[in-house]
Order: sequence, then C-alpha cells, then structure tokens
Amino acid sequence: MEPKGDEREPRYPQRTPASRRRGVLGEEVVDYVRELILTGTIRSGEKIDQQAVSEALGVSRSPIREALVVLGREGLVELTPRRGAAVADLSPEDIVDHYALFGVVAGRAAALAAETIDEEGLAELRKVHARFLDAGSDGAALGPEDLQQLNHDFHRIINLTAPGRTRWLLRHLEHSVPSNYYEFADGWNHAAVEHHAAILEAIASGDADGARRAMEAHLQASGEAAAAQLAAIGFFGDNIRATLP
Amino acid sequence: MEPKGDEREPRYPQRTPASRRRGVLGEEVVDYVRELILTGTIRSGEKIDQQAVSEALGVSRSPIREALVVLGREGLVELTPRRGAAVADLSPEDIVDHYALFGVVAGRAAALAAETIDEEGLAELRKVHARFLDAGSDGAALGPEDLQQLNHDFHRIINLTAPGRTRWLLRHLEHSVPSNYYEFADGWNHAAVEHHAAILEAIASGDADGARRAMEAHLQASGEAAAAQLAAIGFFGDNIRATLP
DNA sequence: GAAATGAATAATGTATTCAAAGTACCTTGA
DNA sequence: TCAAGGTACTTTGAATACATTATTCATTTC
Repeated sequence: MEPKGDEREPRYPQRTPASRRRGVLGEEVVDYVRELILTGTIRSGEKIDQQAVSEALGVSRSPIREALVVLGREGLVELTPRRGAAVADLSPEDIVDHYALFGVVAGRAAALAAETIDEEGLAELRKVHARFLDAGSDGAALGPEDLQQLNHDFHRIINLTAPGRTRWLLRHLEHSVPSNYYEFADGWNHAAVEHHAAILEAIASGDADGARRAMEAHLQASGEAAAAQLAAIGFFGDNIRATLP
Repeated sequence: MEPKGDEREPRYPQRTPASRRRGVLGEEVVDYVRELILTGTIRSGEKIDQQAVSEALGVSRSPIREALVVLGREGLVELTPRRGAAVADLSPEDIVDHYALFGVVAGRAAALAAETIDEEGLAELRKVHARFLDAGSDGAALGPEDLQQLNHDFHRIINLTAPGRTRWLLRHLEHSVPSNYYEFADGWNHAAVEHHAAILEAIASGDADGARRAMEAHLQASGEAAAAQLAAIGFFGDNIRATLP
C-alpha cells in the first residue's frame, strides 16, 4: 500500500498507531528507539532523524525529543547541542564494563539476599531454578521466551530483597542493554544454569560474600556474551567511513 | 587528525560565545529543579508546576518537560501519566542505599585504580590528599569551596582510571544526590581525611580489595552524613517551613 | 583543479496553540 | 448537614508554528 520509494538511508520501521495512550507516548518512543539501537537496525554514530522517527510512529516531534533526552541519559544516544542525536559510539569494552557495573550492583543485592532472604523467597528461588534446570535436561517444551522469563524471575526474586534504590538502579542497568539472553550463543543456557546454581547455593547457605562473587562472575560472563551477540548483529559499526565520493 | 606540529596558518583563539546557551536550556532547568529539591526548597511529594517553573526561568514549557523527564529518570521526581510531576518521596534509607550503590561502583573504580594507576596519577593523588590534610591542620585559608574541590579532585583522579561506562555511572550517581560535603556535619572533614588516607594507602600498595572496601566504607559514611544533612534541612517532609518565595 | 564564499535547503531548539483529562467549585436533593 | 452530580477552570500532553543554526551545493577565485 505504501509506496516505499523512499530512498532515505536509515529506514525506521513503521509501527502501528497502536496504544495511542496519552501520557506514555514518550516511553513508547524510548522503547522503540532503544530496540532499533540494540538490534543493530541503526548503527553506532548514525544520526537519529527526529522527523523520520516522528513519521514512522505517527506522533509529533515532542515525544520524540523527550525520548531522545532519556536515551541520552541512558548513554545509548549522544546529544550534541545544535546538531541533534546520534547513536552512541559504544565499544565492546563499554558493554563489558556496563555488565561489570551491573555485576557489582547485582552482587550487592545477592549479598543482601544471602543475609535477609526468608524461607518463602528461598523456596521460590529453588523452584524457579529447578524449572530452569529441567528445561535444559529434558525436552520440557519450553520456548526461548519461557527461558527468558525463568531467568528473569530468578534475578527478580533475589533483587526483591534489596532496598528500593538498588532495585531501581538494577532496572535501569538491565534495560539499557540487550537482555534477550535466550538469543545468546548456544552454550549460554548451560552456563547460566551453572552460574545460577552457584548463586543459589551461596544464598541458601547465607554466604553473603560468596553470593556477591558468584553474581559478579555471572554478569561478567553475561557481559562477554552480550558483547559477542552485539558484535554478531553488527552493533559495533564497521566504521568504514569509506571513500565513496 | 592532530593539528599538532602542523605548520598551519595562524590559529584564532577559541571562544565559546555566551549566546551558545541555546540547545542546553533543558540541562539548565534540570540543574535548577534539582537544586530546589536537594536544598529542600520544594518538599517530598510536592507537585511541580510546569507553568510556574517556566515563568520563573522565563522559558517555555518545552524545556521544562524535558527536564522533568530527566529528573524522573534520575529518581528525584515522580511522573504520573496524566497528573504531572512531583518531588519523589525519598526516605533516609533511600539516601543511604543510594550512597551504598555509589560505594560499590566507586569501590570498583578504586580497585581498578589500585591495579592500574600509574606513577603520575599516584603522585597527583598524594598531592591532592596532602593539601586536603593540611587544610584541616593549620589555617590554610581554604574555604569550603576549596575543600569541596579538593575532595572532588581526589575522587576524580581515582575515577579517571576506570573505564568509560563506570565513570559515566559515577557522574550520574554523584549528581543526583547532595554533594556539598563541606556543609556536612562538623566532624566530616576530619573523617573524610582519614577515609581518604586509607583509600590512598590501599591504592598505593596495590591492594585492590582493600581499596574497594575502604571506598565502600567512605561512601557508606558519606551516605549517613548526607541523610543527616537532608534531614536537617527538612528534606524528609516533617519539618515546617511556611513560605515559598 | 582545489579551496573558499555565499545562497538555498534542511533540521534543530524553543515557543505557542489545541484538545483531553484532572481538579475545584457550586448547585441540588435527601 | 452532607453527599452526589454536574459545570467551569486548570493543567497536562501532544501538535503545530516559528526562529535560528547546521548542512548542502553551486559559484567564484586563486
């Protein structure tokens, strides 16, 4: 229907005029642009055209600008005063570093969990971990989304024992980086299960420092896997600003 | 890329015209509102009137909205979809928690510094620390701003050894919370000097884990001092301060 | 031909306008 | 008297308009 003779270089996929819920449009735009960035649809250093995004989503530029400011704060885009927004130039080292930070914060949460988790939470943690474990052994007919959910639940239970600000920071650290672990390299789920086992054991035995180190190691590995995945999708621009006149 | 020894034509001294204010209005508004919050001028839970701020600063509501979105991301204001922005309801525990997070991240930076700092950086760190030390002993005629600067420099030198993403997070963690340490309780400078000494010693001797723990302890104490200061200015709601200017 | 200058075009940042949702106030009825 | 409901005012969120600056491109000059 749409005559796509548009030869604009960065093509922004159109999205349904879906939930035109007033008051959260900005958040929707944030998610939209973030996905474009984290899936490698728009590359490092590439300019983000406000009007193009606005047309792709069918909203005005006002929510777009708010979203870009948010993403600027997240470090995913770089805002230059009179020159607009561009996808931030993140290196693999930055991704690994980001996950290392994720690690020390989540490690703190794990240490607190080891000290303060109650029986109920521990039982729930064991249950989730068991299902995660089963998923790898027999064909439990669990799709990638289910694995993702189980992984997420495992961490959520731990983080629930942490104070509010820690949970808040963990949420932000998680969102501003790829979290589709189920798409990570093949061996990832196996490695993650072992990591989770170590974390669970340390928490169950009240070993705060062990839980912290196990969680840090887990996210260190996650960071390397995430960097590899991002490299695979071409996230780290082959900054070949070649010489086509 | 470097115009280093290039015998280029005479270069004109760089200057940043004051009229370059355009494009950063949002940031100015962020600073303005953040100060209002952190100084207790507007209280927890209090609504932030966009039009009032817009009139107070003489700008339109567009930059105000962007600023409020940023502050919402920082956790200093709470945005409710159709109901506007209000100062976030932060408890003393939240402040302590925030500084604890600050601590684990800065602790990571300190650990990295212990492993990777070079002689030059170490010398500079010692110099700054010595001046900070002197300021306490004899009347070195250093004002509170100077102390603040020295304190800031001390941490900055350490953080410079950290990867980019870590520095980025440290900046944000520092800004979204009171950092006017020089207004902290009387004994604060004395305590800070001792903390800095321990951190410096650990870094100088290459003791990464010791540096981490010393830094965490330092910021733990900072958090308690900051919470006390915020309580003193009536940040946590219960005090009565009648008039708004 | 390459660099530089100037106009034309495009995109950004800010202001202003507009529609919808919230809030306050006021009336009315039991 | 108080509660319920309706109406007018306020405020928010989004869209549009406007001024300024960046970028492109053609032209000129060395």
